[in-house]
Amino acid sequence: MGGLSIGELARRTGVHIETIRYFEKVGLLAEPDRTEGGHRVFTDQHVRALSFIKRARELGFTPGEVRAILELGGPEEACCDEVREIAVHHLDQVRRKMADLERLERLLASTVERCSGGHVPDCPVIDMLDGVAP
Amino acid sequence: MGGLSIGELARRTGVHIETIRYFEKVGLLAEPDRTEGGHRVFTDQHVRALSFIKRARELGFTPGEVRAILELGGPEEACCDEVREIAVHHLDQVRRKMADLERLERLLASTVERCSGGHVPDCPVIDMLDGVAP
DNA sequence: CTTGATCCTGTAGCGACTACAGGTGGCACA
DNA sequence: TGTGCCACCTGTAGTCGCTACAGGATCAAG
Repeated sequence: MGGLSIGELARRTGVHIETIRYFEKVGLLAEPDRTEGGHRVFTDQHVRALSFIKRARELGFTPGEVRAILELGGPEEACCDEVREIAVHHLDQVRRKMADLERLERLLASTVERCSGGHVPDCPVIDMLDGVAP
Repeated sequence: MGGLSIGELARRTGVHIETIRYFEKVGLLAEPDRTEGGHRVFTDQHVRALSFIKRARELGFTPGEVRAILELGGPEEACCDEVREIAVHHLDQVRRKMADLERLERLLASTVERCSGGHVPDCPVIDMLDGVAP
């Protein structure tokens, strides 16, 4: 029961077969059992772990962060605190990035506002790029 | 006047020499003039363009987006509108990502809250990873 | 005119996948 | 019991956006 081929696992999680093998190779996903002939046999827990990895990666956690969270998965004491620490740290970074982005957005928006549609010789954007941009 | 070596350009912009050559190779930065002996000679406009590229990359714009902005750099009409379009689109994506992240943060935080420090057998994080995490 | 820093090209490496080539495994169906 | 065929295996090479190095040429100061 619960014995999935790599193809089934890929279908259920939406992760490419090659990527699953890659995750296993770099130690993000536990090595599954094998059939006599060498085919991988995954369990439901692999499904959950892989879904977790996928979600975390999609949300911008680095493989290192994912690994760090995963390495706390045993019955260790401070696991939750450490997981939260990683998540909070990550969130901090994203918020900082977001703040930077909003700053740029304001810059671009105001730049664009001053360039009222047609070609103005002192449009700041054109001014910045003219003659050098390929 | 304004003739910079690649080293000076690197120092002024904080972009690695190799990266400057790379940007030139992939068409992000205009090809500079050369000395008799083949050394690149950059202008102040290169400094501005490269700074722009650097900032945009740091803020998460893809090379494709940067290229798209740069390609509007000539004295074209709708340039500003299009630049704004790209920026707004990018901002949208980041906001969506940020929303996803906040959702995960809430999930993790609440998960963590329920796991009150020590090892509890039904801590959701451990439960999710136990036995499969490497 | 020599010396040493800087520059040149070209190639290879990184991380995190992705894709392919060439070779087995597993299993339904005859 | 074959046999056909898809799914799976390993291993290598490609991608993207750089980064680093090797081996050589150029520049500018003394």
